[in-house]
Amino acid sequence: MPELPEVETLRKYLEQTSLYQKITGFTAVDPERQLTKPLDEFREALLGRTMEQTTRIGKHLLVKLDNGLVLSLHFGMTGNLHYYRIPEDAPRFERAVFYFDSGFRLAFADSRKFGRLGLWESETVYLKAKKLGPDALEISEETLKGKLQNRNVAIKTALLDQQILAGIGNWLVDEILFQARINPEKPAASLSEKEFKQLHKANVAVLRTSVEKEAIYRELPATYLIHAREWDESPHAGKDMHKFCPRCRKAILKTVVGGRATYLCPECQVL
DNA sequence: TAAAATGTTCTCTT
DNA sequence: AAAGAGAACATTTT
Repeated sequence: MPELPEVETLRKYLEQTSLYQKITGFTAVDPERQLTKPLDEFREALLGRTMEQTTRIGKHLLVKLDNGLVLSLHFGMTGNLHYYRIPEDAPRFERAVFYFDSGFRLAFADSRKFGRLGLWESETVYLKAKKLGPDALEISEETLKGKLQNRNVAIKTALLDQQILAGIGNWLVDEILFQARINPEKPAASLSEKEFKQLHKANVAVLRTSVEKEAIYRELPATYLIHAREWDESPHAGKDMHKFCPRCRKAILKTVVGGRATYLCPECQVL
């Protein structure tokens, strides 16, 4: 689920469903693991309050309450939101629930339990605590280059480092590098001037397009590498069709970089 | 059925 | 201090 485009989609979802309603209850299945503070503190801060405003930084969703406190939601690998009214509509793997005076509820569902909810004095405090770099949709080419040119790790690993820039995950990083025609294993510091430029351009293009499509990846352009990932069964692709490079038709290679599954075109992304 | 999975964080070493 | 490597976390899905 949650790389930058998914979280941006969830942000809009929360904004369209849950703002300006009084919170009348809050539950968490496993407070110790899921919450940054004890459940009583969450309830004390939340009950009687309303959600007023949302922000997203990288893969983090922040919700400002009418008492000035900031609620943080991080979705881990499988986190999701679901707004509903009747209990039968509760999502599978519901892990935490906000109850509103309207009778509706906002559920935080999360099968793999890596998601976290936090409560903070301000957005600034949160960003500092998480040491997040600039949002991947906001970062300038100069800043990106400045942060990458002294790193010796593989460019893929660097782009996944949320302290360098926040929001890119393991699916989109492969897409960005494919579009920029850069091999994922190339040391970040060894990128040429031209490659930094291509990288920044691809980053913006891929993220913007994915946000536009509301993170429904099967709707991304046919020129995208992402359709080669095994899970994709886009009908227009015709099953195995996209196991080949949409640009040069060479077979897409699956490897491991920085411990993560990595897809690339060996022809278009030479080391 | 064993393996792999969108993410972060901690430990250990350099 | 800081970078990098690798394991750990928990569970579902294929």
